[in-house]
Amino acid sequence: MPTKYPLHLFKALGVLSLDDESKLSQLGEKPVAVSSGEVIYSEGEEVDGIYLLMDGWVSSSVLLRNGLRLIQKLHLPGDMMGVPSLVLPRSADTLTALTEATVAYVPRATISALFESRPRITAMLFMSAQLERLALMDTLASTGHSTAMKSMAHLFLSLHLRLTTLGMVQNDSFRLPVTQEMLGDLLGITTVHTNRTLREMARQGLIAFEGRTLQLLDLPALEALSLLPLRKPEFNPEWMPKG
Amino acid sequence: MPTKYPLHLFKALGVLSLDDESKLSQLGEKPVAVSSGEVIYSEGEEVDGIYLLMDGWVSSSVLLRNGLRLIQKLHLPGDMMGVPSLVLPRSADTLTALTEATVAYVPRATISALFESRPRITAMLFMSAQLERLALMDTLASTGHSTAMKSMAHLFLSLHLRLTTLGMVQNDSFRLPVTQEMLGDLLGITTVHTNRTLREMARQGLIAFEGRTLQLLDLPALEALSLLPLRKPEFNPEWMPKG
DNA sequence: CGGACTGTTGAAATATATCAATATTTGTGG
DNA sequence: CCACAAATATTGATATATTTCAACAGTCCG
Repeated sequence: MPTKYPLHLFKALGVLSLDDESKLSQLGEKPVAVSSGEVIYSEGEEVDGIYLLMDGWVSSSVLLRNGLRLIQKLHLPGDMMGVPSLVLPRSADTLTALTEATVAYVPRATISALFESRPRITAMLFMSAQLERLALMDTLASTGHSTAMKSMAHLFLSLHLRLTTLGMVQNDSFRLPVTQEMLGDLLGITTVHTNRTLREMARQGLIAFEGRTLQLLDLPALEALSLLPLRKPEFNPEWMPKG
Repeated sequence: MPTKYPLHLFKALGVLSLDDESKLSQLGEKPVAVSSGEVIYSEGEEVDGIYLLMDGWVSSSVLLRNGLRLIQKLHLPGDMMGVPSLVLPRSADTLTALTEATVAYVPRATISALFESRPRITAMLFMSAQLERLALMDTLASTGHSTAMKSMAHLFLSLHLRLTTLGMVQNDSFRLPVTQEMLGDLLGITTVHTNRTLREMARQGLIAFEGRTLQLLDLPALEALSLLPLRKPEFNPEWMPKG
């Protein structure tokens, strides 16, 4: 069981001192293994902290009144999970492990202490929240104002980018531990339509999938389909507090 | 021209000391009046700071490759605008004044200094970023996984709530300085369909509109339509750094 | 081995987009 | 203050994307 919290997302935001690194590495409590399908917490529960994802895939979903489910984000190693719920008395989303996963709990008090003692890390947390906002804005643009195939293209490309950073892509091919129903919940479309869209993309030679492995066959075509270019955070580290 | 930056959003997050209040009030540079229709900055520009909205309405929009426009948020007095673009070399969105408005610019350096000197305010900024994430998640759920009328209901209710806080609602009626085209860009639907949906809602006695004034005639029915209950941030101020 | 998910396909219904034309409102220059 | 141009709202007819319902095949797992 991998027990180290990957820091690449923070490193993208600025230069981490050794001290920062060790502080961030020690943030979580003892890492816990969760098995595939297991719920880490449910929407509406009182959760008094956040979770760091060390390894595996975890979905963040919300149940809607019409019985549908929105999958708001697929979490990958290095992600902080459940952060928005810090401003709520009860959690806004449900975290479900999609694979075997390893997570570490960080109680509120730890974050609070971090805020008091580490302005530099706090600033990084603030910036990473802005990155999440941008990702949500892009998802909103890509799903709400677009056709199923275009938003699927965008989803696949953004996963490709995130997984590449993690070294989880070989030959534009990666494991996508998600059912077609879940894919639909990510894009706001039906299972049936998800299926048809996937087959159509395969027919056009854009992708190939066998089991839960997806291969992107034509990156330029997928990028041309997608309504939005992928964002690369570019951030001037000078801008960070020195502390 | 109102020159004070409304602090209600921060007050909802915790107890502001007098010192905090004065610090936040002095954050922006000299307030500037912008006229209706004026662009504060455009997507792709280099913007080295954020804007505080003191008075008026401002939209934050993004242009898509298919020529469509996503209006990501309607900003109201008290909002900080352009914050996500802090992590990008060029702004992600376009800010356009929808009415006469008053804004104050806050250069990056000021925010940076704030981060170093004021852990408590920094923590509040972090929390308010989480609130924005929740709002985006709700919009995503409401637009992507729903029908036009349901997401319209949610939009109207959330505006009703925000405007009530600002004292801009009388008798469930408020000014909505937005064309039907813009409404469509907010929900991801066509102008034509926006129009038909509005008329249908009026026919059903849910709303009434004349000119750009909207009245919500049946709040319970609108709430029943909406896929999501409105969120009320409830946050324990004890949780904030004392500093 | 069997049952429960998951994926696939067809046909019909529905929501929304598109195209096109006309009414209405708004803002502006004279 | 009027008159006009431009922007906005409205409506109809048709096309398209997506949902819904239903049935069945494939796969996985205990």
